[in-house]
Amino acid sequence: MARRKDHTREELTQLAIQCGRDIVVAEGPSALSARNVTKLMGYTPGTLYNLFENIDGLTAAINTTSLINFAETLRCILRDHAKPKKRLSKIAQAYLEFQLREPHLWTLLFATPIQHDSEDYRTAIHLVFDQVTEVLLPISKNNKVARQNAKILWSTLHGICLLRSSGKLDVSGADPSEELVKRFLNQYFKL
Amino acid sequence: MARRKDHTREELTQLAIQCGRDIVVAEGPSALSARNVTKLMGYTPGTLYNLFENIDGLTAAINTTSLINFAETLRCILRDHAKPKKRLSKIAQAYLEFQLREPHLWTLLFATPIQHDSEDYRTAIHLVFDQVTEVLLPISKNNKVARQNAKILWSTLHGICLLRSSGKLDVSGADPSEELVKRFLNQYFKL
DNA sequence: CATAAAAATAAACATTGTTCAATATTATAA
DNA sequence: TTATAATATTGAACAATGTTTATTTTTATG
Repeated sequence: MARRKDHTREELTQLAIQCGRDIVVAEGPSALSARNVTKLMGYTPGTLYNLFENIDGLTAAINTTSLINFAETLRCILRDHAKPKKRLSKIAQAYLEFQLREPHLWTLLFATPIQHDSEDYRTAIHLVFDQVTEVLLPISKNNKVARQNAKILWSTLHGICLLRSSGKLDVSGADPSEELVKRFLNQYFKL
Repeated sequence: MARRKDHTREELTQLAIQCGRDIVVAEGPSALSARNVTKLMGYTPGTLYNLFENIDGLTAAINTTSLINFAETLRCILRDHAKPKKRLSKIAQAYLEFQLREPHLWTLLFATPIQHDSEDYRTAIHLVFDQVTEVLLPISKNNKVARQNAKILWSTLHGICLLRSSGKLDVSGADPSEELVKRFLNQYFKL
């Protein structure tokens, strides 16, 4: 029952990523199983293993597209060349909004432990991270400090969103994450 | 084959937690299965479900003990009543060391998504968190700010350790987490 | 001592990831 | 066109997971 003319290998890969993404968006990371994905594709489980080494490979591919999309969002936001501190604030806001708009994709990307480490994935990470570093460069002493500031900013946003998603410490209640982020930016970057 | 005299229900629960903990320490969170734990206990899988609602209940119980232990570590460290900023620095160091000494327990506690939300667990969280807040009180404007600072500190430490454990962004290489934490403390808390 | 209560087991079920021989389809060559 | 090689896809199987439940074994009680 092979259908080599239905899709090229590349099309099939993209179909798997798209279907996997749709499943995660609709039902969350726990629904991302080989059988669910291939069923939605109109194929059988074995096919997935022609496209990816294992299920983590698919997860990494979905996360890569999330990162690419987020990098594109950042690029649009930062196109206007506002003042560095204003741009910094927009980056933080974009991160918070990503979690709000697509909580399941955010969870898959940032709150699900994956060991898979493809070149594409690392490239996508830098697509985001390098933009953050660039924005921080004007308000940092030098390149190294800008890079470290980017890591600290990223870690803090990350941690705050994790607190929010886990519901621990009543973050969303007593102290909304927006307020925490604002306080951090004000205090750390003298925003 | 009941052995009600071997262990009371409470002893059995503690045995399960101890065995589960040992497995996590030795083989990591992925080895924490009902069959593994009960085998080590000398019982069969069904027994676990007399003690906990499900496997996440055991995970939460193990995490609760980790939190209690960490809270005790903090209490010892903070007993000397050093200057607030010195104490703050020690808290951060203790967090980093916890991840270094027991990476698997740290992963189970902070990098594994669990929904289980028992009262014991929340209490244990506050056992740690309230100490952090208390240390921050002298160097914060008021109670609310101290609480928010505690959340920000916690989020940042958390995020930096996640970066380190995921191996993303070459944290351990170019920028050791100790250096990132130091920079954060200096900049944010004027340490 | 008989009976009720409780604890522990064994077996089963559904669902995972993953592998692989068999099959179906397409491309290639004679 | 036809035979053959290459490839894509399947279906079935395997092991391991969480979880449930009827049954058995042990203990407590009247």
